[in-house]
Amino acid sequence: MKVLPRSFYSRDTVKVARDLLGKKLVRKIGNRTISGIITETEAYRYKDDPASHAFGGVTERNKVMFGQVGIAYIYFTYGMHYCFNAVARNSHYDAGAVLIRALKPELGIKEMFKNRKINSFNNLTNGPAKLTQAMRITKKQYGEDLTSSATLYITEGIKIRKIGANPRIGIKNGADMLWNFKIEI
DNA sequence: GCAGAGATCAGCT
DNA sequence: GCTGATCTCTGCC
Repeated sequence: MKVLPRSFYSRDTVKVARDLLGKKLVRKIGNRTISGIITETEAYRYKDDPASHAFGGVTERNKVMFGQVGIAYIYFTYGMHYCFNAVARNSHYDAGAVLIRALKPELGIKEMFKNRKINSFNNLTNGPAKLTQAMRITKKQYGEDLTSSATLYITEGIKIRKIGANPRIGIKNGADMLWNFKIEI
């Protein structure tokens, strides 16, 4: 399956968020492969988006949002959780990223159960911090290049039907923008 | 089935 | 010192 090129990520952040639905997130650990179809995303932009981490300018945590597109932005939150984003924006913006909120597990489901230490299939990767745990994504993958990495990347996926647009989850400011996107499989 | 507490870090006031 | 792009476990409001 073809890895998404850099040009895929150098378009408007909201457009990239929609287009990532149905694509495949792949993670290699040793000789094992873990993968899943992306089923929910959220766009976070820059100065026009008060909910974005980049809104207030560069910090130690968010600096890759201002760097090259197609890079993994992973942040630590609530003292225990990691969330995974792909840096994406067009030339009108200096920062932007797409949060991957949910996956449909494909390969390596056994590994995911092990990583998550649970037994219910439904709770495997249906939340941003759940999928990072299932795929063993941590700060070590911060700044990884998704277009050239051998251990963490995104490829072409499946054809999708209808996309649902909703307010983003867990934010106060910017809740009027419908930048949460979802598909049913 | 749903509300509330707890975990405990980076960034802001 | 408080808040959050969260999840899990507990107890019944």
